[in-house]
Amino acid sequence: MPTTDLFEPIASESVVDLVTGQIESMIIQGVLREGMRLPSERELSERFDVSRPKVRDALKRLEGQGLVNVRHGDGTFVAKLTGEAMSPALIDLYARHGQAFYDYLEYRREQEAFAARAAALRATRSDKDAIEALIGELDQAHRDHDDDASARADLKFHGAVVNASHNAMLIHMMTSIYDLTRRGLFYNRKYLRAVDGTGDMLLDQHHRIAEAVLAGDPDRAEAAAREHLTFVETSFREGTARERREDFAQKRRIASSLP
Amino acid sequence: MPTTDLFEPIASESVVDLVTGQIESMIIQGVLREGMRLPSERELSERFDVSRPKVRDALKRLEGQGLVNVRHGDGTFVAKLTGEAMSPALIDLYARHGQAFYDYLEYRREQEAFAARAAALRATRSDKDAIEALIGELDQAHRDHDDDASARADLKFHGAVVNASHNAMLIHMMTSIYDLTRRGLFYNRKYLRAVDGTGDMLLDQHHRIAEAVLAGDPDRAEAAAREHLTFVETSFREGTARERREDFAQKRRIASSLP
DNA sequence: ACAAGTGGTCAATAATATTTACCACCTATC
DNA sequence: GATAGGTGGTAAATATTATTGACCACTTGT
Repeated sequence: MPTTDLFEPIASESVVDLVTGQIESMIIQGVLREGMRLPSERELSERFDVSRPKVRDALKRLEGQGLVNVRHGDGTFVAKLTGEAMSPALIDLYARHGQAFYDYLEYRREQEAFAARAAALRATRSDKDAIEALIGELDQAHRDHDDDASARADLKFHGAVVNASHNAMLIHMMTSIYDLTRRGLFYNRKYLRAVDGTGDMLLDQHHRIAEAVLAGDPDRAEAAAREHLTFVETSFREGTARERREDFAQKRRIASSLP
Repeated sequence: MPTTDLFEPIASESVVDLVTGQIESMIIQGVLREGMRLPSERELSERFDVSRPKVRDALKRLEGQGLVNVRHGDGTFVAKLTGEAMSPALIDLYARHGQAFYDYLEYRREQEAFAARAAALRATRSDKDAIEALIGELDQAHRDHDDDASARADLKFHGAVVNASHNAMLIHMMTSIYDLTRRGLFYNRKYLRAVDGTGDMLLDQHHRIAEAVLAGDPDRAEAAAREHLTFVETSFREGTARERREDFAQKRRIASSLP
């Protein structure tokens, strides 16, 4: 392997790339919300300190992505982004922004802690039956070493816990979130594998959530749910950090074996 | 405050900026070590996929920073960067790269855990007297609310623990690190304040390291040292994450108060 | 002494961005 | 309904940055 392979090709970002990137981040962060009118092109040009044609190019790109609507003679508005399920534009946006993924996990942890606590207090007999059945599915998928079945049962299990909370708003919101997760837009299972190779820890965590809900213990249920999502988040951080270290370590090894 | 203040001026990076940035990172990460010969300008140009004059401009900038030596007709070499104390070029480089700071903390945590364990086993009477005296200085600075005195006593205390390890190499290396830290190049005290407002927790941690060393308990000494540096690292992460959230929250507040 | 590598310089050209001017649409006001 | 002042839309001329290509000077190895 030649020495030059230690270096990565340079990837310059154009002015249009940078402007669209910033506006996208502001949409993700909720600073720009749907229906809001953006400042005029002339104002943005001045504030960004780039030329107006370049601001136009960026806005055209954002319009192409479905994130804004540009109206001749009127202005530029943030598009309608959410509905029963997130708009494809917003889905794509979240998927392309790494920090958004961690926001998603943090959001999920808060919602599922809320759900687990409420479920422990409110679960009906049929809710509990559904939760037990899904734990059975998780066990079976684990024994079969069936990752796809595990992933599907995982989301169904979390959905059952949310359903048992009997909070209509929470159920509604989380159904959308689980739909998106089901489409594989938000996580990469390989990171989980890096930390919990066989899935034993994940399964154990699911069991503890279920047991606490079935036992009607809100404190344990909330704690178990938080621990589970914290574990998932930590796994991802470790997974990405490890990849970065491995990349550097590999380069160091190559570099140190040079004459 | 006008709406446009929600947006940040665009800061494009030139090809030269990107090339120098990558080479700097590789020096920091130890992929490029002092004395190593870089690939030729022509090879770098090909690998980076930028023009040769631009590679030259970047190498000229790095030479100006003291990071590389360019020899006409011979090649480009990574400069001598370390000595008894790090070269000014490397100091400046570490200070300008955020991730390097966390590497510094991680490095320090490992070295000080090592030092605390060895000190607990090997501290002599005079070592222990020095450690006790410095804990006294820390206490006095805390009572006086004297941040500068606290910072100075902090480094003297850690230096005394390292000295008590009686590992010459470790002492030598950490003396350089403490010299650099003393120059204020590696941390920003305001982040510590954000998490531990009055410094009580920090003082308590110092006490626990000292007590374990004086008691000759290597396990407790190592654990206390790790906990201390983990606390410092967490404080910094929280501090920077909070600043970022505050910035976004402020922008959201401004945005939401718009008509 | 020579060849083949290296770095050093620079003019011509290409790509990207900016400046400037003008046109068309929309909305509010009179 | 007319008008003014805002908005977005288009494009040519110019400026800036980067690339291409060629050639020169230095260093090292044979």
